[in-house]
Amino acid sequence: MQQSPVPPETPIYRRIADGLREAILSGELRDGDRLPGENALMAQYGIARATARQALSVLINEGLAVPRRGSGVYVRQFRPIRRHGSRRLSHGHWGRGRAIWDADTEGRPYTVDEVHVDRETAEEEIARVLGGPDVWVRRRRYSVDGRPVQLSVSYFPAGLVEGTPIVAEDTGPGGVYARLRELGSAPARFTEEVRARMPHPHETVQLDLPAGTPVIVIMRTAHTAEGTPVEVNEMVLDAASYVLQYDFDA
Amino acid sequence: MQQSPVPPETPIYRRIADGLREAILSGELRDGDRLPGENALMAQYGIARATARQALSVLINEGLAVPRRGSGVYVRQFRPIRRHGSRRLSHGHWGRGRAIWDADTEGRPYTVDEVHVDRETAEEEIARVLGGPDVWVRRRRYSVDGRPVQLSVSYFPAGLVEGTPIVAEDTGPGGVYARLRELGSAPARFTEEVRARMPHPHETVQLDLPAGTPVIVIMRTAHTAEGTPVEVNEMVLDAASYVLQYDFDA
DNA sequence: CAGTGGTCTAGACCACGCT
DNA sequence: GCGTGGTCTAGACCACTGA
Repeated sequence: MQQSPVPPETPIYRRIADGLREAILSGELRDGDRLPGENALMAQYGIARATARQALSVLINEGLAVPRRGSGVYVRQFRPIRRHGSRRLSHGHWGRGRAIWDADTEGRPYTVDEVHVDRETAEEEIARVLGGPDVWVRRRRYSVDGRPVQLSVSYFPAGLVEGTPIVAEDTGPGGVYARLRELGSAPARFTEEVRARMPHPHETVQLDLPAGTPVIVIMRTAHTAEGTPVEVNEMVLDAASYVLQYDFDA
Repeated sequence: MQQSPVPPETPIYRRIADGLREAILSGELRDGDRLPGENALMAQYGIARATARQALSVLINEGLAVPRRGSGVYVRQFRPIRRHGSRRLSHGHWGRGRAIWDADTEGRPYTVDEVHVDRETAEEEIARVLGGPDVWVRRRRYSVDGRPVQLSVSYFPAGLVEGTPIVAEDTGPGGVYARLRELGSAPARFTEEVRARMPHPHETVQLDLPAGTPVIVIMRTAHTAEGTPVEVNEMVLDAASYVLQYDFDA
């Protein structure tokens, strides 16, 4: 009653997963279509329930499918937001009284929820960059079309921003960069460090991420023209919701 | 013989995974340390084998642990390569007769294997950007410390590069960009589009990726000063091996 | 309320590693 | 050779969805 005497070169669950993946990538199954469920696979291939689940879990962990309780497993879609890096910042958008974030959704409205502003002691890396552990922290979450897509944590040197609108929930027109300019600390140069990894549990919850979805982590440091760092901004993006764009000269 | 009468708010396998994750993230378990195996978990928590496996699979799919057959499950490490985007290209490295890739490993030697140069018909998106489907394609794989870290596919308009060293395996000093300059098509502006996703099976094989490792995909388009696209380069990076850096002015 | 996915048990045989 | 993870079976109870 065990598997076939000669072990097939690839396990059954993988071959099933391969077939389903092929159907998805070839377009035979489209966005939102329903995949054959556990019972269907059991019947079709004569396998046990755990094996059918294993096949489906492959696609789920690859981010190609999403399970819905009591309903089925469905093909997942990819319709990203375009986030402009260098171009966006280099065309003076924030200088014209607009928040940077304006351009990022390219027409799609975004909302900010869960704004928190606190005075904290920064961890080592942040403290090293900002010249001390004494910081104000702005945490917020962005949503597009009602779905959370980004977590953002900004750190400012406490001595610089104390008593300014930067430590208020509403920073006023133009956002924190306009306020920094008024303080004589206008950001002039940016460094963005980008990596990708699987999300931590709290990120999975806050961004409502299905299995198989990586996050993109951007650490952005803003410097004045004199080279003084005035902000470190850690952004965690739902990788399935974003394309980053950087334009630059040779 | 089923689970406890009142369902615990979080499943057992999750609570076990949470505990192990905590131990990893807090540093209690360090890079390369061995996690408790399936048998250990079964004994410690009084659970069935499949449940212990499920707990471990959570960490493996999060990229925090790697299973080794016949040995155990181990804590995974993260020691990335720094890849410079805008800074690297804007400081004239390739203009001084060096390939762009020089700076990317910051001292660590890299190797190129599996170079393939072919004439092909490009897919729609590439053809649209390059002004036609007739292209030469350079495919290669890069390794650092003997481990593959990046796949790269470059597309060039056939009419531009036909008969030049660009269609040879060895492109000569300075690489393809020096050759393009000699053709009067020096790249002057770049656009990089960056996204992250879980790897496709062939990427998993070619980059030797453990489960739970996303890939970073960079689509880079090189334009001449006149704005003519002369190259589209699709790079697929092992996300656990890279940090991308972009520097730019406001 | 029938069907779906989520969790769990208690077994089995296998390939592989390390000693 | 023994322990490890990899694959698989045949059941079970549960929460949830949707007609």
